[in-house]
Amino acid sequence: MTQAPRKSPPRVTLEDVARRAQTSTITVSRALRRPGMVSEKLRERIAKAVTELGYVPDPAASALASRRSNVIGVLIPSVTNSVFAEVLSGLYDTIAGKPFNAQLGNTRYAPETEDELIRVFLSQRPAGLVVTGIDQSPVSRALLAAADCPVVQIMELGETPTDMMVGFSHRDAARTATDHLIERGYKFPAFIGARMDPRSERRLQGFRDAIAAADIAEGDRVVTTPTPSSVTLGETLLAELLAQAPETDAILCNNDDLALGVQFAAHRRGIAIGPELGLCGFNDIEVMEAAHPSITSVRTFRREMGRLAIDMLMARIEGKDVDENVRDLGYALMPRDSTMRE
Amino acid sequence: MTQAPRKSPPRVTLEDVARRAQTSTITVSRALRRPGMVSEKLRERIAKAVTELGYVPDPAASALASRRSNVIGVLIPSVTNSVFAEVLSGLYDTIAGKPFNAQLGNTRYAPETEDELIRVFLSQRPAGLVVTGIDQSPVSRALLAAADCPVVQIMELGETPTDMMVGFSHRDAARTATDHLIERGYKFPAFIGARMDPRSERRLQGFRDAIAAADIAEGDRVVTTPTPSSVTLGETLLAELLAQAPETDAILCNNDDLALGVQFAAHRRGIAIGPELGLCGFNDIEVMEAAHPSITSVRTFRREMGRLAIDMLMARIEGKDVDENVRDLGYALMPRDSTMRE
DNA sequence: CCGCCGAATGACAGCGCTATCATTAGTTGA
DNA sequence: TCAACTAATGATAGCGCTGTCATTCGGCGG
Repeated sequence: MTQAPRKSPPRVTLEDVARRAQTSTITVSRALRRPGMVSEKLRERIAKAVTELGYVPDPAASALASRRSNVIGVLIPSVTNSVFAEVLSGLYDTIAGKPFNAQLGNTRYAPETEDELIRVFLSQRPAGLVVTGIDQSPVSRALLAAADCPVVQIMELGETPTDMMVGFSHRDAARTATDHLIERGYKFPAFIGARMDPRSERRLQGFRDAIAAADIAEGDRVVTTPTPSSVTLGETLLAELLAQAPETDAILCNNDDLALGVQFAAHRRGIAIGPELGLCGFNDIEVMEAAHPSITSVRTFRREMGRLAIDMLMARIEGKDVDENVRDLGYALMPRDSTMRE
Repeated sequence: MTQAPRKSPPRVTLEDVARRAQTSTITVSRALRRPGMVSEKLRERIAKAVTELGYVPDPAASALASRRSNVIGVLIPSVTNSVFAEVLSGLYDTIAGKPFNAQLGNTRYAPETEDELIRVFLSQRPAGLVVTGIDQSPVSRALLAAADCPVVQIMELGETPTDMMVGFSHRDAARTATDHLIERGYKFPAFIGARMDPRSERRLQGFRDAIAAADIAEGDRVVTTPTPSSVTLGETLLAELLAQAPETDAILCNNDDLALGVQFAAHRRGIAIGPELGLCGFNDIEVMEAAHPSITSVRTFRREMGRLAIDMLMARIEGKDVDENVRDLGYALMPRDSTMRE
């Protein structure tokens, strides 16, 4: 199979438009970017020429001349994790139609990769940056602090925002979930967690806050692993947990995948989820409600987080003073069958 | 809260590097892009200067001068759909470390959005383009045909590739799955489908191929909806199906989410998945194997698809002649408990 | 020992836009 | 009526690279 050489279609430039509209390139440029600065008559003539010629601006030239690209860099630790996928979805929905382009960077939970990606993004003079979490490496932190664009940290909250933040307290959320288990009468709550990233660690912390406050001993009821989370892993971790702490009568899972896996495994073992074993997930993905029995979880507002991150960036790009630069989205406990004792 | 004005850090340019390495900018540029053209001594001096100064090339300037950006445009219909998320994951993993940037476009299943996004991408003079499916609008088709960059269509196969293709036959895959149901002894197989996009339609076609070949009447056993797929929707569609076709004894679901929903709903109704109701999903996401009972599905190679799409683009960008410009990744039936009659 | 050749290096223009300043036209108040 | 403004438009000079030539240099055959 021969590859047909592809010929570049002739590019329509600002100059072409200017010629057709009988004006200068700079005026066309202005008409496109700040229409208010150009008289209506001229603006219309230009609009007509743009349509007729099918002019589309060259972002590279624009970026070079203005020292500012239309790229919004987005750094997330995982593309496949549905939690981040939903943040992305909100983010892409919000950016759609705006003259900006989200560019995704996948850090794969590796700080060095994150450092590198931030450097790459910054080399593009981005319009804004979205980074996940608050535990950037010192290198990343320095790069972000020196960046001459707005930056939003998402997913978590912290005392020292680089610039802006939108998220919620994982610790408080896990604490609330654990309190719920205790209130429901479970005596020996356990915690299982996969992929113990900083957010997971904070959830574990919240779990510990709750049992300490209730004067419950932790025993051997915390099982964690750095392995990436999966449904199957829920089964494995349950086995491990029950082997080392048979007294366990309720489990807070680090995330919903694990919870689902625990539920399937419990079915297999003939353990009744709810009456015999309380079960609570984290994030409240759609399947939690649909499952049978339905599974209690802590709802987090992931799409909203993506949406707000872009809104905050836009506000700053447009020069508005953002009054709140840290937004707490909170969370919501969704009690369901899996934490009903009868 | 006042926004501290952020000062732009001084940019390190090729010229700075050239000065330090005591050579010219063009030589530095060459040393970076085609090291073979520069003598080793000079190359080392340049490498040293680059490191010491922390030089990072400006992609906008490079794109402008070379009329070719390092952007690889990727168009998918949904960010949240885990199937596409996995394709993306393979794609990002493969592109990582290469001097290219994937830029994602979310068409949301709307052809007009797709047209627009292709236009936007082309305005960046991309290094390559990845588009989902083979049912582009005439406008998109024309744009892609005239594009002066390699293009890969993913997810499906078709007779008339725009340029390159990597995918599998949804029709054959669904046919195989339905044959499996029939072989297992189910007499009244049904099909339920959500979000009936072109790929779903082809799966339905494959289902019909199989029952026609087995001389089974379709009856009222096909229920579809344009609504986006979800686990909950599986429950709804099952109810609808059983209401209009109570004889149903097996179901091929358009995708795994629906299958999971059907399974939960069956539990709720006291229907035994497997013996009473055969169930088969599509794609084989991780939870299928972990579910209890485990759910039969057709495995598709999504990460691989992303990987190959990039590999094919890279080969073409590097000027290699791609011998196969259409790659069939096939599929694999994964028989499990949900299609065991006893 | 000279001219020729390929490999290595360099000079220069320009990619398509926008920041900046200059200019012109139109307005206003004393 | 005219200086002093504001609004609208334009001329110019790059932004930081790379394509395209031109130049340099050492090696080598005749």
